[in-house]
Amino acid sequence: MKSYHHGNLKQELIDCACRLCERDGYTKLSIRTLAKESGVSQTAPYRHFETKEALYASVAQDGFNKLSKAIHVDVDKKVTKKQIVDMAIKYIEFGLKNANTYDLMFGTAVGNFAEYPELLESANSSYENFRSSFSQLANDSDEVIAFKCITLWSMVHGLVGILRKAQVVADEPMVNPEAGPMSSAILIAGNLDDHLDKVISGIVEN
Amino acid sequence: MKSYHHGNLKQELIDCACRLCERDGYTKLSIRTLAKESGVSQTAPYRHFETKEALYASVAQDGFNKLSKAIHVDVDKKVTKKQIVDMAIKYIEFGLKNANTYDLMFGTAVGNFAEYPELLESANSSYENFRSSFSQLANDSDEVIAFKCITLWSMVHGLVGILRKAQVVADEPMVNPEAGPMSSAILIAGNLDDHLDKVISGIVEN
DNA sequence: TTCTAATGTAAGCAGTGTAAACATTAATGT
DNA sequence: ACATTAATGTTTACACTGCTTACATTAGAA
Repeated sequence: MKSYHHGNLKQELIDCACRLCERDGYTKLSIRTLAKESGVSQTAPYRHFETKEALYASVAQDGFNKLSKAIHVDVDKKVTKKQIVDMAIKYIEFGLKNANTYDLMFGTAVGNFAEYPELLESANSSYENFRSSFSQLANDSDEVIAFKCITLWSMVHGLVGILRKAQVVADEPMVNPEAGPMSSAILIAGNLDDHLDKVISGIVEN
Repeated sequence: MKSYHHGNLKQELIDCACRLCERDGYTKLSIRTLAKESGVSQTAPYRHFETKEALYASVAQDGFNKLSKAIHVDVDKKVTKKQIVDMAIKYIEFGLKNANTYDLMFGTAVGNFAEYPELLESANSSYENFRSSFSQLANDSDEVIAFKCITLWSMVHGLVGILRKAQVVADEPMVNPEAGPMSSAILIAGNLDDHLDKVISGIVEN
């Protein structure tokens, strides 16, 4: 005999939403199926999420938390360029492996992070990984650090987007540099380490 | 007395869809309102677009065509670094000014470009702007050109994404580098020219 | 123990994508 | 010129969606 109250519905909804969003893309997620999956009435989720966007915000927040874990490097000791390259690789891998969640984190499904303070904090905390790493790498001013951060971040963020398009379009991993952007992107995916090492060197040796 | 046949429905639907997508975001676009706007029954659009995704594909294609025009530089003469910086700026401006269309072009709403050959061609043709410019800049191999293209492309693409997030979150253009990624991004938006000049120099002088 | 706030349910509205059957007209072949 | 066919538009309907409102149950504070 199950009780009237679920007891842990909110967290179960979030977990379930994370799973379904990542598997099928957030577009396919409906509150009704989510409720059914948790064995609860169709409108029950609205007691915990005012709108669907609020649910998306929770999934995105979870994504940022996972991202932080994925790219974290120990900043007690001095940071090396290699560590930053590693961080970039981890970031890109995260974006490619959790593509659907990544959409939620950086797309427009959640319009204004400021409406979801916990999400905003998780997002900023992800950024902090870049900032603290760069601040341990050299004796730069805050401005220069911010500059380097944004440069690297937009670089890896852009690569995630481009590489994903490539994966969708290309049918085999063969490369012909004349065949357009998609195969060129794959060319880079094969040598991601070299690519990043080059570009990051350019950023670091400002 | 209006005739049973519209005469130019397909193009009118595309034009109208482009307008509405850019104004309200593609999420808000419904085939029914689109049909109503064109004074036609709600299922008429299906004679011209098998699915909603096919309609999105047309809007995205139009976006790539506009992007190509926006970033085009004359490649008859030799290309200078300044011209490439200009191209990057034009690209970013396009992405920011046509943000909703940009989502359609680079998001997941249109899953597989290969299913829409015209879209694929327009997308590749946009890329060709980068390729031909870099090929006139120096005497590089195809591989190096591709490398530089993707580096620049992912850079500007990433910047569009990051700057947009910043614009959404920040309430004023003030900047405090300690205040997280969003204000840092705005810091760069103010000095976009310098920023790009620096980074592109790093790419060009490979 | 009573009262209230939190959490669940039931029913229903307005809107969606799209399929199926039918109507009208433009294009085409003889 | 006329019959046939393909293209294009309409009607109706289904299954689904986010979300609102009114009501039911129960956990925890007074």
